[in-house]
Amino acid sequence: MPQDSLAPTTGYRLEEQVGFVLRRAQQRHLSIFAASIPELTPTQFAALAKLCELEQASQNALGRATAMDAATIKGVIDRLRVRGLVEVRPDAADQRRVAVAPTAEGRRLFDALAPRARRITDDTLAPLTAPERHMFLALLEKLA
Amino acid sequence: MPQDSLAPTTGYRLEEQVGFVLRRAQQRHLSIFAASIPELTPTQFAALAKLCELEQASQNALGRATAMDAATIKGVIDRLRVRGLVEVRPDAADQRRVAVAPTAEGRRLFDALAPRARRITDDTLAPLTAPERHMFLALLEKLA
DNA sequence: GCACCATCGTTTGTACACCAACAAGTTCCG
DNA sequence: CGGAACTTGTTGGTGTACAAACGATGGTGC
Repeated sequence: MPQDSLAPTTGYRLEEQVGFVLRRAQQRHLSIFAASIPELTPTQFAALAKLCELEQASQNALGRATAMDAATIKGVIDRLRVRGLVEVRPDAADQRRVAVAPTAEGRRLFDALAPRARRITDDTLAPLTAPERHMFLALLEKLA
Repeated sequence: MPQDSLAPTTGYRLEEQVGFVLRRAQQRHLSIFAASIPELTPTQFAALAKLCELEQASQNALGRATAMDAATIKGVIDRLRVRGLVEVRPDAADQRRVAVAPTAEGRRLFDALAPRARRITDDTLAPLTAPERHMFLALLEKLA
């Protein structure tokens, strides 16, 4: 190995791959979230937030609105339900569906947490200047 | 509700939060990865790639190099070991450590997959122009 | 009507991801 | 030397995330 740079034949650099950096950025964000809002996971908060906005939704519809798999949203709703934050009842019009809605306590918690949640976006973007943040969000949106 | 825009008192918009967009971007990336490299998960590939670069590492050291928890890297190594892609032996100098190294087959697979892996970064960034990609990667790096 | 197909929710299985607690080994320091 | 502090790997538990298969229901077209 005469050279400084190893990387045998391929020259593949893990650190330069989007996926790897994306994953580390998310790790940092999740850690910020957990520190700011220990009451709920980011996923649970997203589901509760969307539900408070929609007032009411079927389980799968809520999953689509929050970019969650049917199997994933089920677990999330279950945990929110056990904690008394959302309520579930059969849909009269369509017997396949269950209608999910936030409870009064769920709304209260969301209202209390929303300011903190908005702050988390700022904290996550803290390493960037204001114009950089807008640029970053615009580009990220294109990738999502 | 006289207005079009609901969002009761808070005006919280899930779609504008970094965490949510970040998560969707990652989802898209993971789906591209799985389509391009069905043989391994992104995490497994990252571990194998780093191991091929380092030639050899302790389990925890490899975890740090790939931004994985000790508990996480254990499972990843286990699965790679079962598939004959990496090898594990006790470290003579430090009896706590296990030395992990890629097998010949692990190296072969990595060499075969590396070009595809590099392409995944391009595919993920496809919605962006060349200058946008550099800008995005630079900003993302700051957040990671 | 009725077969066909889509949708809804559920279950099972695999794979991260992280926390907390633990035992065994190593290092540091007085 | 000898004990405190740290590191290494392991385990158990919780929580996403997705694929695949399933039963039940709903809609569609003939």
